[in-house]
Amino acid sequence: MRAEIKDRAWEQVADAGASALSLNAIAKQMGMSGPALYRYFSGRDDLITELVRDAYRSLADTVTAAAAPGPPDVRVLAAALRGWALADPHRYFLVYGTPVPGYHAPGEITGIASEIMAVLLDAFTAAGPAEGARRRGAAGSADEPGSSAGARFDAHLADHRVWAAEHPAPPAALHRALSFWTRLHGVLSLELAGHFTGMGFDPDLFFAAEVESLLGLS
Amino acid sequence: MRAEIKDRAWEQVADAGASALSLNAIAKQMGMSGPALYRYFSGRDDLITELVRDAYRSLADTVTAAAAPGPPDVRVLAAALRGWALADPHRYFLVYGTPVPGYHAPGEITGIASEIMAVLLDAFTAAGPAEGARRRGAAGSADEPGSSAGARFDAHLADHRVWAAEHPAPPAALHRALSFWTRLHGVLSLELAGHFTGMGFDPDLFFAAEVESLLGLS
DNA sequence: TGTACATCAGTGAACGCGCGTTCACTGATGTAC
DNA sequence: TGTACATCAGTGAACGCGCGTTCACTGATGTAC
Repeated sequence: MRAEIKDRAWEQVADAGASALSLNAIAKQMGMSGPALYRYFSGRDDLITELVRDAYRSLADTVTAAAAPGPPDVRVLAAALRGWALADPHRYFLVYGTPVPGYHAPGEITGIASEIMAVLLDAFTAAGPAEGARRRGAAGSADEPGSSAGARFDAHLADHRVWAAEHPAPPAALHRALSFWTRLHGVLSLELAGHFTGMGFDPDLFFAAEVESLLGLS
Repeated sequence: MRAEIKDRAWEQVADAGASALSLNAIAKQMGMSGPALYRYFSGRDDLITELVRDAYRSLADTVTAAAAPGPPDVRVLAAALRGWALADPHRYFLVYGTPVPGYHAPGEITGIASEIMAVLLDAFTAAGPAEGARRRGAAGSADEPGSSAGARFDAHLADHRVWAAEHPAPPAALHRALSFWTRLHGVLSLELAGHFTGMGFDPDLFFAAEVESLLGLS
């Protein structure tokens, strides 16, 4: 019953956006009266929070499953992320889209968010230095004048080590995880928002090219 | 007068989101009655369209100004984009955020969107091949088996050449422009949406590192 | 087998709210003679 | 200088709507004796 309500809620999110989600409309669509839903959810915010939580949970599970078997593979992780995003664009936007004003995610949700990041972090830590970095050998130290912005950021990460206790990872792995996350989000969100329409190219090929560029990343 | 209405509208967008924009609330805030606004805008949709148009126009002007003086510089373009985004996050999200369901941008707006892309395209065409590509020499042809995803995408772009007539550009330049756009959008939108909070690193340094990685892009 | 009762999902009316939008209007301003 | 008029920004009432949420209630179901 809660499940059916959530299904209808997703339909509403799909064609009117999260901010237009209405308990009365859901009830009407289910052939029930509005107040009936209060047996299952304590209110509108409760339902929305549930949707957001489920979306995060689903993404975390997807990413975890993609990272699980064998050695971590950037391409597999990327494909899993893309598949998840394309399967339900509105769910993707509920997680990574324009923040809903006034809405603050409860701690449980930020916990799942760091869980996702932890998977990426572990994957890139296990993968070791990237091809590009291996080819180039040790990168220039950030102390040298004229050091690259990438090396400077790595040094910064070493100083302000994120999740130092829970998820120790070399700065380079963290850097790669962040680039993985932001670059793929860039392609996916613009694609899903329809900003590529009318440009005539195949988003799939572009995505593949972006993923490839991540492989050589220091 | 239209200007003041739009100012108030932006304030509303800022702290309640575009979908919560209300003519009555704007009027109340200006000490007027609701219907008074109909002297200046034909309705709510008219006002929203105006806001979106202004946002696109502002971005196009910013990018054009950054590309204008001297030889095009990726770093200057990137800094201009970031500055524009940070100056007003809600404006940024109005352009690149979660699409408003049911809203279709009028032709004028998609025109400004291609204008922005054209500036990037011209800049990267004028800049010529990137450092990385120059160092590597001619990239492998897409016809070879085992060719890279990047080369394959370039070949695809050559076939499905976008804006072939209006803005002729080599596939490599188009590819770089797309990567510029999507990668920077990835960092900016996640940063502005608050997904970096709690991670403890400086988004500015990460942005700089991402920009640098664009310089060596084939 | 039959009766009394508890449980509880769902109803319908109601509250107060704010929305977009229309309509006939007021009343100040400026212009023409 | 004074009068008649046109213009037009803004008002207030009204329309119909849908929203979230509360409340007392019905009425079917299942259980206990």
